[in-house]
Amino acid sequence: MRIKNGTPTLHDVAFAANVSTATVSRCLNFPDKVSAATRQKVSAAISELGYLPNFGAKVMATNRTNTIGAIIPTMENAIFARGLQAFQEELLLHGFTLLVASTSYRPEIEQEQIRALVARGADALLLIGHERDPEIYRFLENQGVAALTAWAYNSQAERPSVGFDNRAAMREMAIKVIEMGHRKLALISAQRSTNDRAQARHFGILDAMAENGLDPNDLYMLETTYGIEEGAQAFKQVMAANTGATAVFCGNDVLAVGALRSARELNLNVPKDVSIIGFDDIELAQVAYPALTTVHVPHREMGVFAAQALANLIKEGIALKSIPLKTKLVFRDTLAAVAP
Amino acid sequence: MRIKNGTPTLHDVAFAANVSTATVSRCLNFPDKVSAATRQKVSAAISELGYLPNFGAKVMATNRTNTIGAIIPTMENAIFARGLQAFQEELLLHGFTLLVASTSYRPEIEQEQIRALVARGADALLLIGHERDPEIYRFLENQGVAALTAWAYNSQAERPSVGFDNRAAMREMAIKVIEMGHRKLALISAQRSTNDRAQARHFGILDAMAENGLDPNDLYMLETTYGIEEGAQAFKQVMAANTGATAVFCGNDVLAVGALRSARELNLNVPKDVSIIGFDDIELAQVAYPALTTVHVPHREMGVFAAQALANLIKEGIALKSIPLKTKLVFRDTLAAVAP
DNA sequence: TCGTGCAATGTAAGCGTTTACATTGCTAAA
DNA sequence: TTTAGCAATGTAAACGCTTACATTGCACGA
Repeated sequence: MRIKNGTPTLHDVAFAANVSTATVSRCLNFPDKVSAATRQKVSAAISELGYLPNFGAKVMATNRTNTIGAIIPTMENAIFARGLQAFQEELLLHGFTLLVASTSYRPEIEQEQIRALVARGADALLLIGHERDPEIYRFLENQGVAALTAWAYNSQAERPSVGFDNRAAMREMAIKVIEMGHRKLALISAQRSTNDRAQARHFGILDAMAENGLDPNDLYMLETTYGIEEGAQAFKQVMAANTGATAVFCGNDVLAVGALRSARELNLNVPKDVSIIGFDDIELAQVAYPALTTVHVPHREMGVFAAQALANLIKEGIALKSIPLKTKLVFRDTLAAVAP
Repeated sequence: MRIKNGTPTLHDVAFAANVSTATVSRCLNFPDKVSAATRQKVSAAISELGYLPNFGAKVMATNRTNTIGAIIPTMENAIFARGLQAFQEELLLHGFTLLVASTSYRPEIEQEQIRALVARGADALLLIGHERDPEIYRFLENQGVAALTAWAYNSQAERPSVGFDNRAAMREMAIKVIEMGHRKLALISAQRSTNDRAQARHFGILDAMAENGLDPNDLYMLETTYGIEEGAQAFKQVMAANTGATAVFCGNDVLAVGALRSARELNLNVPKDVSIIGFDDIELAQVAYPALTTVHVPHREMGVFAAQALANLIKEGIALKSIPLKTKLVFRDTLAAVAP
């Protein structure tokens, strides 16, 4: 009967069901605006023809893609993978699809990626950390694309974010460490210049030292890039520097696990000779031997809340607001009181 | 001068640059089809107006989204996160954006997700494993959406895939294990009914046993879901079953790491009392103590090749073809010869 | 000087939805 | 019986791009 080739369109369905295109469209988008009988006819036609709405046309007509973009440093880092997974799952519940881009921790790339995702029609964006060129926020505003920041919370920040206070969390941990008698501290940090979370964690330690009568200048600090190997190298440097550090903070668990390996290679007993502290509490932390003392971050929760906030914004117009999340110190086996 | 509100369109740019819309479009898409002077005028107009092409209109006109979808079990599993990251990076190089969906290992959900990504305009799809309802392949064909399969390679499979032979890899490892004197083997497997990789790995062990004069029926096998805790539980069951197993294979490193923990809790020395073998070679494997003997899988390579194949298909029309990748046995500290 | 051919540009149709507005026909109150 | 009101449906414009085809104008050979 039908002569047409190609994929069926709304018109084809309308023709087959003997109704107008408007009715078919309504059937699909507002089923209760249509009589049961019509709905019936239309569904029959749809499944018979194997009709699937054309995405581009829909986007053009509604100016919506039902797609939300996320730009993270890398999925290879478990903390982002975990959060992103939760984010995606929650998004799905609200009828959105996830568009992913990554920056490999390079801020120039982030800018590009933001533009790319906006150009790809993302209805909103999830970004990591606060720090970025104000121009990019202006761009997003112009394009009418909302952005929510995650993995960092800062009460001073003017932009909405869902995350935790890196500085306060690290400060809390450092206070415990100092209470246990540690006086000489070291920090193996991620690159702070491009990473406001790393910066905040550093400040957290400094805060704790100042509050407890230690000179913040005495913190032996060392920056390195992300990776087990990098953490291992850095730890050797710390030990070689002979600062007498009895506790080595690490900017994240991956670095800490590297440090742990080096300690073993140097025949240092952890935590007897030296304590090692991580951050994030990813799987690695519990698997490491000895199991890592670290700061637990609710990555999944963060993803879920972020998705909810964004979905509510787009569907209901509910404005984004910041959601502070709690971290928790996890004491396992790599931190001990310093010998008297 | 301009009265118009809203975001600028091609027309606005054309008007500002005093050329036709066609010329502007050409400037954007085929710059060398346009004179330098015109290109100049147009770019000026574009940046002055802050013009960004409308995604929906573009999609509608070209019938392309330049978006590729991937459907994986979960990003929380490092093997997928790693591959996906590489996939995304390579995709970016070719001008594509990545759309991500996940199934949590539930095949019913996969079907939904495939439809969702197609409806969302994915130009092509990356899927995990071969096993799925043939109807879904028909659907993809009808919609003109190509699908490439990854994380599994099977010379018998009729569909293109980039991956490795799970069965052969596990067989190779099992042969080594048997050569080292192990006669009583056990396997802690992932759910095989919904996971053809798990199935293949199981068969690989059976192959090796049969070839080496062991009765495949003697393999003590136990299925569990993905997770460290699950691996730990399963290992305790294996030991409780009193089968005298001296080597415990695990379907993946995560299970193996759980097993390792249980072994420690049971005061079993690994590898003296019992050997534990993983699969995948994710970070966990080297961090575990003792470091895990496992099968290395080139996850990143897989992602890169998959992206290239898909990009070539879409941009150049080069047909997909299967790409077999090599695995490698990695001997670390959890496998030892059985005491004579 | 005239044509020819080609590079550069313009014109306008078409892509497949959604949705404001118009129309129809029925119910139910007066 | 009349008619106001409403539910169901139809009509057609609009969304902003790409691209086939038409047009222009210039360089160059004869």
